[in-house]
Amino acid sequence: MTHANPSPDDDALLPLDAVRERPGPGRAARARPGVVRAAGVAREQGVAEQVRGVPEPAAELPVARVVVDTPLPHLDRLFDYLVPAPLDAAAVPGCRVRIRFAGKLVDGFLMERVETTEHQGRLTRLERVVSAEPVLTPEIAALARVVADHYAGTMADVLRLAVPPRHARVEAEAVAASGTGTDPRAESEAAEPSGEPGSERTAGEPETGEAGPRPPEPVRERREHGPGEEQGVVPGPGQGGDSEPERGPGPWADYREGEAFLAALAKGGSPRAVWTALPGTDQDGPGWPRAVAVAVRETLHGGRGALVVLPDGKDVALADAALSAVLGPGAHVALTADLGPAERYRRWLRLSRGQVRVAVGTRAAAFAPVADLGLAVIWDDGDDLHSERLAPYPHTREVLALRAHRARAGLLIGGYARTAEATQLIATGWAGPIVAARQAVRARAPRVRPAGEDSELARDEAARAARLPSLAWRILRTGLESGPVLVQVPRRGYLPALACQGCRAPARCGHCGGPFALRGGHVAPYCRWCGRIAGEWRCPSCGGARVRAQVVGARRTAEELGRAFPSVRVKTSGRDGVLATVGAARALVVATPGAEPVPEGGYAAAVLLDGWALLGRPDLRAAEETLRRWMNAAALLRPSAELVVLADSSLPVVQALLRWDPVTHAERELADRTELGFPPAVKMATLTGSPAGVREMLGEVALPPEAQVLGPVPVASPRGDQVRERAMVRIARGSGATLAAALKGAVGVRSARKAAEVVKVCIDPLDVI
DNA sequence: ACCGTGGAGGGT
DNA sequence: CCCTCCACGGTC
Repeated sequence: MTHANPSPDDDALLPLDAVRERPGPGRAARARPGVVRAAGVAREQGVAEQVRGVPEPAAELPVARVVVDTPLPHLDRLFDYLVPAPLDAAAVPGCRVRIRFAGKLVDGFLMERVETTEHQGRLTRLERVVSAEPVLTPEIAALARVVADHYAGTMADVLRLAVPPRHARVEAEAVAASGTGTDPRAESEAAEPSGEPGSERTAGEPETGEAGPRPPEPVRERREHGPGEEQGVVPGPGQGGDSEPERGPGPWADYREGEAFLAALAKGGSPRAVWTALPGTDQDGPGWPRAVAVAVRETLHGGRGALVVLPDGKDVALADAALSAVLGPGAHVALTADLGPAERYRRWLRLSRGQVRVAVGTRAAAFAPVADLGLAVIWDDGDDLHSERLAPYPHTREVLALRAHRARAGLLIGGYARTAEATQLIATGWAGPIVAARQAVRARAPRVRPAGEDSELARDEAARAARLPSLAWRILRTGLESGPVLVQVPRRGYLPALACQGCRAPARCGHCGGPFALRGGHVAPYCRWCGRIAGEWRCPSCGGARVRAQVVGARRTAEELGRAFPSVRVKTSGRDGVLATVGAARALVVATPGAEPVPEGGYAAAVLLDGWALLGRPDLRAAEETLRRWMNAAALLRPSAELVVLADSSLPVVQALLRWDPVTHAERELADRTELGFPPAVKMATLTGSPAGVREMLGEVALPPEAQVLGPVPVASPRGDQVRERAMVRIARGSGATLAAALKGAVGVRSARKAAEVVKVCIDPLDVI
């Protein structure tokens, strides 16, 4: 930073009231290096003017363009403020400011300093520069803008996700550390051209002001400036040489396109790939974390930074460990929610200041300020944790795709299974596939055996009680002779959905199409959306009149399983209390999907009990999601270990698991959705709110003529009693930007008009029925 | 959201 | 002739 020992009462950090009390020449002399000005005199005058309430503006670039932190959609643009001379040095692009907006003091980010304003009328002055730390880099600012546009949201909402809250003490301590050299990593920073990240970084950044998001093109061209030209390859301490003796392809040797992908990263290219990872867990754990780390290493070798985003803390821990092993200590930072605000901000600052070039973390890390990004990785893009739950509900895959495209970085979408969305990226030619040879798949995949509903139950009394087929019981018992075994059970708290007894088609409400459920005590099923009781229900596909519950009580299954194997330790892992790992000792591990502990040396066997629950869900993604959860569990088995899935082998999804062929399944899924006009083949948006609000908005929104409106239909309300409805808007993929703009426009007009009924807009919603 | 403006209405 | 209250529209 600019000075060695900034104190909390640095004038740049304080409101002018405080400055007024202590106007000292010593303070005023601390100007930003590189901006030469005769500050002393002007500044003293400025302070004097302050006392009379008329600010003396900064001599150069006196206008600050500010993005204001307001939730109001119609105010989603930049506002101009006057930079008072005393704040001149601190008011750097990307810094946090406080401004008076509509009479209230609010937060904002200073986007740029300019000479003049378009605004007619007087400019208000910046009230305060919160800190001169340039936390909003031009790249992230531009990314937040395009993400907001893509999701019909506001830039301020996206920035709340992208930039962590400030922690003043951490900001100060880190400055002191890197300035005094007490930070063990400070030496690597000394190699950088400048101690001030803000000014240095802007040079290589893509233009921030370009119009709209470009459609992705299948480019694989080289970057304009070759690798290592500007800054040289700056390896972190401990990285390169000593800890990594040779740079082989490692796990990528198993994939046909693997080495080409690595080579493209190393020479500064922008390869984009959907990677279908090999299953199997052995002494070294699952293979994917190391593969990710090697791809990151190649990117660093090409002189650029990298970013890895994973669905949950368990996967972050795996990737974190692999990065430490491959890159050496201190070459990356891990960003997760459980760090607490101080440590999170501390690590985030190391990235933002260019002291570290690699970040790994959960979904908010998609916005981490990795400088000169060369590779973005998302693991398991089908996991709904990648979908942000705060407005405007961006998805990690989409954010990283937009970001990689803009930064001309590589993108790696990895997983055991494959989403229809990733398949679509391949279909359009924007990304290429990375798959292993069939022979390698056969060598690593488990041996899967289906046990349909009609299969024989175990003869053992306890196993019968747990509804275990004899095949499953035998395989678990055999597995338990050599190590831990896994039982995947449906998620706790899953409301049992109902299906036709005859053909197992999900039973839906005749009124609104919602799913039926059974409530404790009630005999008749009721609709979970509109609450109607299913009186005279008839299955639309086979005419049957009887329904069956899809789920056997989950927790009970776990308890009963324990009784079926009395001499074995039972460990559970689920929503509350996720177990990250289990040892190699014999144990029966009962886990819900996504919470399966990673076993040392791999599971010896597994049974997937939740097939009916997963497949019976009234959801567009039911089959894809089922295969994803099955494969994520099955990949934790030792190569060729035995696995039983309780589902009918005639189902395509069971076949895909048997053959370990997620690619064909995903291609078929995409083809089906294309035929039905479902996402990702088409663009979807939902409008949710009160019936009046949704109808009003549908009447106002200037939709393109080819847009198709479905509904509105009643939906379950989060807060019980009030009635809510949801409408869907469907349009061709290519018109996504037009649709988003139209919806944003309508939302803005409504908010400007202070329409009483707030309507929530969601683009690319996950829960399309 | 919140503030400032200005029109209408009633009181001075 | 002025004051106040509420509705409406802008927010640098």
